[in-house]
Amino acid sequence: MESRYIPTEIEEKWQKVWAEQGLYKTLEDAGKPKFYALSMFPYPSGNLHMGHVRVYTIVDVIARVRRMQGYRVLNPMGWDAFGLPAENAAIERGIPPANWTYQNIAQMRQQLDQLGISFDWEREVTTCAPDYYKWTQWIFLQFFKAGLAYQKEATVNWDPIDQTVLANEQVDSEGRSWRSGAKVERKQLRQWFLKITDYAEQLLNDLDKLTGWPEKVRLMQANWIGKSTGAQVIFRTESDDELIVFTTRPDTLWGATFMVLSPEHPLVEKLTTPRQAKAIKTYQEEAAAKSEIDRTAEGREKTGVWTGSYAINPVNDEKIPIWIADYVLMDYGTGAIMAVPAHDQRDFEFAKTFQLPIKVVVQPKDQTLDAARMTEAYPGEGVMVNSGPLDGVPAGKEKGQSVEAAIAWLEKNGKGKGTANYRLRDWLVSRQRYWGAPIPIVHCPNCGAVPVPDGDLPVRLPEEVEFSGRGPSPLAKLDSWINVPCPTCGTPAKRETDTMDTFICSSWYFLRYPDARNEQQAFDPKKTNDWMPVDQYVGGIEHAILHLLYSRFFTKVLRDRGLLNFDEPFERLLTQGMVQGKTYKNPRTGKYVVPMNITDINHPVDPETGDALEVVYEKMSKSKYNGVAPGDVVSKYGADTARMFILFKAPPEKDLEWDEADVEGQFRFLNRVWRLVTDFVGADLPDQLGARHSRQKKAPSAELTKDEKNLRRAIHTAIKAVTEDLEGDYQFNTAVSELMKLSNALTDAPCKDSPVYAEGINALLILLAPFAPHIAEELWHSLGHQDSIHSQEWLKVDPTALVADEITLVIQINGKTRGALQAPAQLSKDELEQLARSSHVAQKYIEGKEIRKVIVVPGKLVNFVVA
RNA sequence: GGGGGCAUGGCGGAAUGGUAGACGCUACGGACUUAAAAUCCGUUGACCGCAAGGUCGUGAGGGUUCAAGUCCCUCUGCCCCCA
Repeated sequence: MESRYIPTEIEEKWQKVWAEQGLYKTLEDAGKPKFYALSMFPYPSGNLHMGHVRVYTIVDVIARVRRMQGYRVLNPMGWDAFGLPAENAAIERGIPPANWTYQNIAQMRQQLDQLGISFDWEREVTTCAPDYYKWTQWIFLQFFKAGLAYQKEATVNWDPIDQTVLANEQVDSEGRSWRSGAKVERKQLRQWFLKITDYAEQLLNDLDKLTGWPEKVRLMQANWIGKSTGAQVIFRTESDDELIVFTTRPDTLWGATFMVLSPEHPLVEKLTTPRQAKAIKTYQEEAAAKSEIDRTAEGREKTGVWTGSYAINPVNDEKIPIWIADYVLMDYGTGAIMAVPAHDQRDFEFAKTFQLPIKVVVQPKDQTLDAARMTEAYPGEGVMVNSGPLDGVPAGKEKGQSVEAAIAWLEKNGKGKGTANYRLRDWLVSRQRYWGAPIPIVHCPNCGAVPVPDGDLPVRLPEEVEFSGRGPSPLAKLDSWINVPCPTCGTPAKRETDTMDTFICSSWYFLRYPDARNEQQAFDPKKTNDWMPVDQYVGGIEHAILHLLYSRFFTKVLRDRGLLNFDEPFERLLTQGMVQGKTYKNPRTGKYVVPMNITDINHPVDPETGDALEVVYEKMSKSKYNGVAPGDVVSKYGADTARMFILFKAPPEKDLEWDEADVEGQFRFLNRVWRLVTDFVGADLPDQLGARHSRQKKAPSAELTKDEKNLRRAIHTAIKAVTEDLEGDYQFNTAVSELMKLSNALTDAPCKDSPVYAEGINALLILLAPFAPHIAEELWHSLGHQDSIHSQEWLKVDPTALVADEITLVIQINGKTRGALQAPAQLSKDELEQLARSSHVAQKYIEGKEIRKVIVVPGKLVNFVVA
């Protein structure tokens, strides 16, 4: 048999066969252990990019290996299909969002199919399909019924020209609307929230269970949740209102010389004296226009206004003035702080700006602080002073130190209590947009917010809608859709016109795959509990915080609703790196140059200015002219080469530089495998299959020639290495290099007519199958097999084959390698030392010297320590 | 500012504390060819040497150890997250 490797011919053929045979249908066979392999589902932009190819290839290899290892594998795929781009397409091109989305899905699915990914398409989910968002709505109502979904006023980005709410990503870095260019205003609107803060503690604590997650991601989540411990302290105003503050340093209460409220604090109006009213009002208006980052950035000049009122410090009954300032945020803590300028930098700057008193309550050991002479706050250690009952206590958060003592004092005197505060805020899920899952609530003048009864779900998105991009959401303009009777009392009522944040749709999709076609339930808990948790989740690091945190939150809530029996959705997480393209950049102008316009690619010069260009790798994007289309690569080299390249070029969690020369390298490798196998088949040995099977009788190593033994060791070393690389940390790059070594060993093997050689060919194909599924299948069949290579059992290592008769013994003198020699493998430590001692190398260095010590590492080296 | 990570040939990257640079790319030399492509063989960390061989070498400096890319400390540079 003599034929050339033409990937396009074999790839389509096998993709068809596999689909017809249903090779990747999920097995529900309870006798096998389950393995749930999941890639983060994509937004259907219409175009597959290399980042997609990378994730799906990674997950595909894992899924294929697990199948061969005897697991029943669930490897599903779906679409995160709601979101802004579809609405933009509708506005710009007049295509209904649904049409645009479904067109894109069809296109991407076809591109995906070309890659030979073993998805079980029968479980496809599409978040914008009514049979999916019906259950998103149902789950929202589960939250509502649990008291975890509620409404409150919140700030939104408001475009005053288009009269519409904008998503954060529609506001540019200068705070202008992407469409109208108008300066975006901040406006208060009644919005829906999910009470994720109720789960803050669990979400934080359970991070410890996620041992299969990158440490980095766990840290990012912990920081995001941002727990700080301290105390709530009750201050009273002169008019006897309660002002509760949260502080991490209750021990410094005796040093509090003023209070600061957020400009939005509800008590501000009451506390403001007539004389201060105008200044306060102006300040509130200014603060409202500022972004949070503007307000809280460190080092920024402190601004604020006195309300004219005083509060009583609960620990010493001192009168302290109440100010408002924008650096205090309403939705962090209680929106009010006590200010201790001597020991907090921001309070210190504020006190200096407005000439407020500074009182030292912590004295460091090595110096004496004098409030009048301080130039910055002292946040360090020391001993409490001027603090009544705390005087003399060492300052700090440790056991037996001042914070603990302060909390005890507060609790004993009824002035406060120890508590924790979280940076995490409740999740704002309202979107004033069309292309999302409608929030299934009816607002009734009598009953308030009433859930749509389960039987009436889904609340469908009306399809006849006009898009202008101006004014309120298209839903809010549809009277026929909005006006409905109240489900409870029948009174004319109005539908909620907000839709849900798309993160809600993606916070539970992994629960749907085990039971994707269920029309009666979001999922059958029996099936979902069987498949979950996801054994291996793979996706981009950009989802390290929000998507993963929300999914964990949903899992815990549904568990508490009795629907799930596990705490965490994703057992192991792999965050894959970016795919970067070769980019030509003019270092002087910062502009990117189209590679096609460069005359001499080895000495790239800007065709317009003549500047020498910088060659760098950056994330692929249109504006940088550095993108490579997956389709082009597949038609030129085939999907197998693309997969091999992506897996080989870099470890999965690192960024990957797309390099055509390396792609060619992989193509060459697959060609070598092709030739290796076709030559083997062409050699026309008696009964190819027989030759293959003969190794299964396990030829005893003693009867093998030296060449055969060496080859067999190479074969089983490869089996061992590839298997190990696919467990634990996934090291596809080294796994591929092991395949290359095996291929090289076979090429160089002198014993091509031996059954061991047949065993090697067989092993190479089986090990290659998960990585390059098409060529492996084609060559497998060329050997005469009728069944699919992907249904074969994964190979087991024969430990006897790994044992070498000879080892390389390294000779070291004082830890420096001076030479090496071949030695029988079974020698004892003493024998090894004797052998080493008598070697030429050793003789040369130890002659006439005193040997102080000899270290023998069996199988490795002998180290002589000489004077 | 706080937290985390990374640093190895011309390049991507390998190395349970035990021969640094596996595997691949690039480059160079050779074979085959009328020629080229493809393929195959060889060389490819630096320096010295005809060679045998030797010296140096994993961002910089120090330490632990018989032995350090790997462990510890200090520093520099880059990247990420939070502010």
